[in-house]
Amino acid sequence: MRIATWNVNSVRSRIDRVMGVLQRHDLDVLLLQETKARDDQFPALALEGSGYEFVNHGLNQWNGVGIISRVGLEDVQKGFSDMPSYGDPAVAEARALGATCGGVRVWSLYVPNGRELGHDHYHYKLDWLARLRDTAEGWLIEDRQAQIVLAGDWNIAPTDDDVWSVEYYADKTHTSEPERKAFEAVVDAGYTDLVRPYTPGPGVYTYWDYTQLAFPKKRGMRIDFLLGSPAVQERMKGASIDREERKGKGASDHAPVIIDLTD
DNA sequence: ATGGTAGCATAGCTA
Repeated sequence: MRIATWNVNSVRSRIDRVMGVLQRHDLDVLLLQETKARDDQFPALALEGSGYEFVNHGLNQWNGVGIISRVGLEDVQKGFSDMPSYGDPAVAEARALGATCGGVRVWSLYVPNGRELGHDHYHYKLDWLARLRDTAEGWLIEDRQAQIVLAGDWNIAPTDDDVWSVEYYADKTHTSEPERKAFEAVVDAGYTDLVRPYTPGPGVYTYWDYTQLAFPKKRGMRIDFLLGSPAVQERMKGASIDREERKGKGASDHAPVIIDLTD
């Protein structure tokens, strides 16, 4: 069983690349972030007859998370309990979407960016991650054997190996100690990085800024992760980052990250 | 010194 996560940066503008990624990696499940589409705007037509079904959770032109699956989409859940919100409470932010696909509980997550150290959005990010940790810890307390994958754009580079320049990010979000602690707290709750053992760093990234030729200059960050519960860890066969997908005209600024599980 | 690029509510915000 193959599961991937990808910050697609608009599913409508990149639906051809989405179909290509599904095919090229023979994916069973693709977790999308920044779909930038309301549920009624998701490009359903392109998936018709493909054997894949989808669900989207998007309420405005920003953010939005989606799941595409060919092994069914059961118990779909939009958001999790007591999720902190930011800004106008009427415009809820779609940052978490869960479903059970082929017996694995998958979550497509788009962690708040944080914007600037000390910004209201930064505190929202930390609160949001703490809430996620508590919720995800609860799932494992309820069932130690649960197969759970927490995947998406975490907007955190957990170690210095995960950024092209420690100095560049010293006064920016994504590498601060509170953010790294918040990420580690999810790991400590029982969810480990499924991909890193197969793609050791330093210099292994999943995101490169669109500006200033960041990709050809190899100036990236590793911020997209699939974390797995113990039962999923036991099924791991392999993992990869599809750096090729970042190349060429019309690429997302993020690369897909893929895990391969035993059947 | 506040650009550089890309996306969508095609104007100014978010990333």
